[in-house]
Amino acid sequence: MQGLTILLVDDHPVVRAGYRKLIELQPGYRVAAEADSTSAAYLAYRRAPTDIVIIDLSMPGSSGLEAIRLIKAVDRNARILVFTMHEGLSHALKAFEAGASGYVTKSSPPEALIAAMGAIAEGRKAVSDDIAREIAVERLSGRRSPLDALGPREVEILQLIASGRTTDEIADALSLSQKTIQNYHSGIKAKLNARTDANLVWVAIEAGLIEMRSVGVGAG
Amino acid sequence: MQGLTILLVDDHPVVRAGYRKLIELQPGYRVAAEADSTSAAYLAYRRAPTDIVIIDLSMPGSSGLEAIRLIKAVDRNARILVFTMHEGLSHALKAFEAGASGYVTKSSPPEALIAAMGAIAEGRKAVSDDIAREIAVERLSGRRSPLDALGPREVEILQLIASGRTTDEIADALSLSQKTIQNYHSGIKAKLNARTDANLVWVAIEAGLIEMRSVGVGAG
DNA sequence: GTTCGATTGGGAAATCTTCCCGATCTCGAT
DNA sequence: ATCGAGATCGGGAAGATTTCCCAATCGAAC
Repeated sequence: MQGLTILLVDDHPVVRAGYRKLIELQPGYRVAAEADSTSAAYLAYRRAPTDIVIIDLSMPGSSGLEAIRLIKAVDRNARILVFTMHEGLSHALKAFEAGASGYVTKSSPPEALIAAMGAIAEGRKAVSDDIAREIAVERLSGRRSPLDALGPREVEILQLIASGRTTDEIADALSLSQKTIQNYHSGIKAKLNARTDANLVWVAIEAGLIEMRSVGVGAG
Repeated sequence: MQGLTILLVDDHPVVRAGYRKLIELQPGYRVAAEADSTSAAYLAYRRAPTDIVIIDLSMPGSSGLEAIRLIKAVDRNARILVFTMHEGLSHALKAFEAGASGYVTKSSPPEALIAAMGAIAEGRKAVSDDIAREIAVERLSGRRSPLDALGPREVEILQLIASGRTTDEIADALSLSQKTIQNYHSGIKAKLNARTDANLVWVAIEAGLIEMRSVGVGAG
């Protein structure tokens, strides 16, 4: 018997090497393939589907979520376990929306990863304790993302503001008057309790509204 | 013979476990201790200095740089190898300023880590190829951090602006008039070619001026 | 069918930004 | 010592933005 096969997706070779060693110490699991990008993961899974896909969210370009969607599109029954550094609940929720079966943060003890692999191999969902705790807190306290105070249009505009777009650019992009954007801008700041535009950027980052890479300002 | 001893510092247990396996496959290296925080690293090194310290920059709270400084304060000859996800040159430079002997990004092949360990054990400096390339490009093209266009006061104020402080708070903190802060604010935007305050935040982040954690805005 | 909230924008006063200017202060060079 | 460059600090005024209030529209829920 060869146990459960695993496709390991992470853009850091050393990290992959480490996990491979760790996983293969575990009887019943075998790393069948590795991939270092969204597209490589997709192709690898197409070529030879594995029982489990372990994937990091933060990869250059399309954020791992894309890889999840692609793989689930190929195989509705793919078992995908997100194993990432991102501790924010928002990332976890997005991963599940994209089709993941499990979400384990790298802060978790190694056993958590092993346990999660076992769980999702049996068709169950798995989250690491820290994420579970966040979900519990959210449910019990009714606390939500600060963005819940915002309507969809406001979220959209906040995203553009936080990514550095000017009022004119936003008005142009959305085919609205500058006045409307200004009014939204003020309203968003008020609702989010932000006294500064820089604050908006941080809110957007924490809410997972903004990807960290590829923003740039072209200073020179 | 027991080879070179290593202290492994990373806040992710699974990551540590992976590296440990990886390193111990290498003849001549032995992971003598692990630590998951700045203070734990410091205490572990005090208790039993190792030949090499491998440390991740991104740890909760004090950013790993602090751990480097603490350890170097205890032992001027400590060999510290930074092994991190941060690919920005600015992080690498800061690490060397803090006293690191090597800087390897996690995007590097496993051999790079092994090679770097060997190099710094012999008292040499080591950087991974990607960082070396960045340094070379910077030297050859004369390109520097966008912040080089700014004076120290401007950098200080940029930092406060980007972290979300209002004009009044900054004026207060620095004992300057609001007018002066406003003038700096404008000047900084002009020099950095930023058309928006949100842009300033991104510049500050990319320049390594801002730590990603613990900023918050207190929305609710 | 009416009420509620989301969306879109005008108006006007308050505030901020920008650009220009001058006063100091430090520092290295002459 | 003096000079000049450049950083630091702030005033002034015109122009742009922000803020707050208000109104019209539209779709969904009751």
